[in-house]
Amino acid sequence: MADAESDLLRSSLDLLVLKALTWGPMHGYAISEWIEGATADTLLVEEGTLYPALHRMERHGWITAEWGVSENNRRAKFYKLSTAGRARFRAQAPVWHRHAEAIAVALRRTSLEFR
Amino acid sequence: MADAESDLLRSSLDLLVLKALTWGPMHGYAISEWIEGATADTLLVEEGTLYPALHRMERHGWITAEWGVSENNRRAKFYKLSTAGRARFRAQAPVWHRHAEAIAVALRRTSLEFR
DNA sequence: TAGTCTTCCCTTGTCACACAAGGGGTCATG
DNA sequence: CATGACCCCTTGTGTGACAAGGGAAGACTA
Repeated sequence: MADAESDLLRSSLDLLVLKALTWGPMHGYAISEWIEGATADTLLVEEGTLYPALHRMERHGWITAEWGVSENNRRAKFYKLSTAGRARFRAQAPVWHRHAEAIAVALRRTSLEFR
Repeated sequence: MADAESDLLRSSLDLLVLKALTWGPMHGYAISEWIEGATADTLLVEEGTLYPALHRMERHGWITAEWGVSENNRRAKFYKLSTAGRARFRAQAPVWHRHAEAIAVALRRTSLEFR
């Protein structure tokens, strides 16, 4: 069954990752924490969803990866926004907002539902 | 590549169909036109997406189908909201709004992106 | 020092579903 | 009687979220 949470994630995960990286380079674990925090725990990103997404985005050339050491002194792969990724974000974010708004308006239209 | 339009559709098609049917029984073709109109042509629903979705929702018991004759004197299958479907809509619509809002807020957070 | 927790990375298998691209039938209109 | 609008459907293909695994290494605790 289509679940509102997982499917909304599907529509916006790439955008959220790109947004996270506009704050600077981040490793995967931190990105998932940022998303949870920024959405007030509304969206939880599974690792089995996030890591493949990062690899996908790297293949698309939107982000670049580099191994480094985390704040907790652990081996971590840091992702950084590429020029293409920044462009992608700037192009797609308004599209997302526009579509989400259109859906929101359609869903709010007054009808017989409350009769 | 993940496309903002198709993926936002994925997150909200069921909800939009349920919403359409709160206006009264409708056949598939009319539902797709309603969605296009209600979203100002922002979302276009392919027939290969809509009809399977209707069958799926029927299986879930959210809508019921009945053959009839359309306004244009053509054979058409009219879908009607069931009690379960109405409940589903009332439960899921707020969830959708809350999650969409959380994502919107996260995406709008001011960061280094404009440096 | 052994055990456990936390942090960090990854993959495989499964299922759902949007879409493209097809097909078909009927009614109205010129 | 041909064309277009209306209305229904399916199959094949690809993508992607998720569950459920696995692993390694630093940090803390008893």
